[in-house]
Amino acid sequence: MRQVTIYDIAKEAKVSVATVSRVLNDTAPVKGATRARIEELIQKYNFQPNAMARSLLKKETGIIGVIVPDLTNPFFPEVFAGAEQEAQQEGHTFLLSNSIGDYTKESEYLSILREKRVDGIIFMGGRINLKQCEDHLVQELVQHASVIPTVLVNGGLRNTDLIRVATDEAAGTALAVRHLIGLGHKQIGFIGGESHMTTTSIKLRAFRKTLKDEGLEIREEWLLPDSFSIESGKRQMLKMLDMKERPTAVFCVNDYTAIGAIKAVAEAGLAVPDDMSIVGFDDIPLAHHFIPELTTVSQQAHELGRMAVKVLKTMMNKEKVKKLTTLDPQLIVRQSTGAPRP
Amino acid sequence: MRQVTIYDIAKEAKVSVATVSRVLNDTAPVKGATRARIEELIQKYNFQPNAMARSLLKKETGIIGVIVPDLTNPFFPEVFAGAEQEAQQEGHTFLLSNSIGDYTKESEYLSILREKRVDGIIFMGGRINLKQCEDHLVQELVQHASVIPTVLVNGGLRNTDLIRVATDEAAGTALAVRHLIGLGHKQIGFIGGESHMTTTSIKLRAFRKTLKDEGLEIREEWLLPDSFSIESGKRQMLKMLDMKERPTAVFCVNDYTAIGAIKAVAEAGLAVPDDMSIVGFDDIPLAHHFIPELTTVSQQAHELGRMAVKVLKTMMNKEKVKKLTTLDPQLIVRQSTGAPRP
DNA sequence: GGGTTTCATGAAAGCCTTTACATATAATTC
DNA sequence: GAATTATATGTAAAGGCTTTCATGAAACCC
Repeated sequence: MRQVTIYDIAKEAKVSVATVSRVLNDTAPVKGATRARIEELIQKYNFQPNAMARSLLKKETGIIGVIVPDLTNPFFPEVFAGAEQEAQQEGHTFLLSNSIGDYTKESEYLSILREKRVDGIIFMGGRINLKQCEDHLVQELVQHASVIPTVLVNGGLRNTDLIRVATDEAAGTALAVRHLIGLGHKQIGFIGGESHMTTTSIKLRAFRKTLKDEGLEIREEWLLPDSFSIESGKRQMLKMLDMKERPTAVFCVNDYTAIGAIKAVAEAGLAVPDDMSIVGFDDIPLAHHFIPELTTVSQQAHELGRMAVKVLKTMMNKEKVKKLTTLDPQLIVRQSTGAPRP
Repeated sequence: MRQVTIYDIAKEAKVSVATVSRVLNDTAPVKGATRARIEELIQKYNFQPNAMARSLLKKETGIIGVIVPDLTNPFFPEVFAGAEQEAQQEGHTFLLSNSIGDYTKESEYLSILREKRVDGIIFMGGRINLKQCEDHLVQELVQHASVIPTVLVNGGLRNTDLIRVATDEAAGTALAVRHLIGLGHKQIGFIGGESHMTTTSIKLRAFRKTLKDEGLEIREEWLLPDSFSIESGKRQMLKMLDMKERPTAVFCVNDYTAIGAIKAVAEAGLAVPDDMSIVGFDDIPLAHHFIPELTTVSQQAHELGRMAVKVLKTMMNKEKVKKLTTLDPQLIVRQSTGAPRP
């Protein structure tokens, strides 16, 4: 059975479609009696205007496209929730896709978003070093961005000037590393992160810089990027524990890898933080429920999401926006870090 | 600057729009030279057909609407990922919303989905006992479902015969409780879950039944529903630890509450599982990385998502589907359960 | 009471595709 | 070579809504 249209309503109410449209959108005065008659019919048939027809005309869909690398990492749902909250008022809705770091998928999805004429795009977590990626995805993204307002969340792409909202990850990294140094650590390792991701390279660079600034030695063999999963944290910590000389503390690119690292230490019969201090990044909800509670750097995920939408909204209104909006990270000291054994 | 349309392409290629449409959709033969000319222009202008115009005509959008109660609970992203994987081939895309258990929001969102003419709806986690909810949301959902293929994931709604895909949560609960009993526990508590949610009432009922079947006493004061958060697990376990007579094991409605419960036990200076055995539900990725590793019941979240989409697809093809597709839960014994102290 | 506003409504165009039908051309048949 | 069939393309309607412009009726002014 066909869905009822504005025509059906108009016909039965013995008015023109224009009038029905007017009561639907409250866009011009309609006489009380007429309005009542129409509203009743709308009720009766449970009529809902076809958003596509409307969008076709108005050139706006009320949809924001979101691309996240991995929804399975609790950081992203948190950002998403923030975005959703901010978008709520305007009645915006989200088309969500998990790219799982697959750049073909990202690219395809970007196409779909464009076909669907979304009002804006939020793109989280950018790649950087992969050559094929640079050539392709970036170009594509930039091209799309020229048509659809786009904001990059955490992770710039080289040689582009896309609008960005980001935590100052370098500052956050420095915060964490300085915290370790402050506790007396002199031998500090780095774990996790795919090396072609922007977030990893930013953190790694900041890590090196902080160590250098503080006059500490950088041991290349203690720099162990991998991926963002718990498993990778575990794997790399295991590797580290196997070394004959090992650090007394590690910085992990995110909380998931930190948890993995802690797990590895625990399984080896060692103690966190006594034998190994571990600091994470993100402050996912679990961080302060893990045992031991995780020292970490908060990115204010929720706020990040809100801000992304806020920026997007001003772009959609064709107002001017800053190229980069930065959120300040915060060090949250809990139980997974402490002074090294003397 | 206006987006380029099929007209612009047709004009510049000196053909009719029909021909352009034909090369776009490969729906009828087009002469090589013409096709080449058109394709070149498409390339040149980076033309992308307007999905709305198309959908308006074809009456399908390629969009599946998803409503989850809380994306922040790792179980749901997992289900979502499964759904996404299954939907991939057909190029379906997801409009996602977090309802946060707010039934007004669910209801509004349902409306939006309908306006947007999504091809199908996946609704996760149903309410049950709330009176206002019954009266309203359910009615609405049923009404929508008569127009748009809808599948309920884990959680029926009373008095409806909506199509469902669900883990056999009762069986899962029994599995877990029997496991505890098998270890020698005779005093078993129940923690977590909002009592008006279907999932809670199913589990609670199965919990009672299993205890009864095994000839154990049901102590009402050890039945502590609350919510699904880590905090609620912690809170209720704290309460339990304060009782002068307390159980030796608890069943938690999900892994998040189980983690909270473990945390509470640990902070009280007691040991899991020696002083308290704890079993969770869901088997979120973290379950086997938590310390101690969590004994839990796997719902095969990923599979659940896939199945939901699979069922939805057959509904969209207007084929017949079973009213209820059940997935079998699996008990996964890890470290958080053990024999009670003698 | 004639002229000017205001209010309520209708007619029709436009948004961008797809597709049924029609037409023109080319290829095939006997 | 006339008749048939296949191939390539065009014309125009349809899909469901919003909105501009026009019109008729009612209210106001002096």
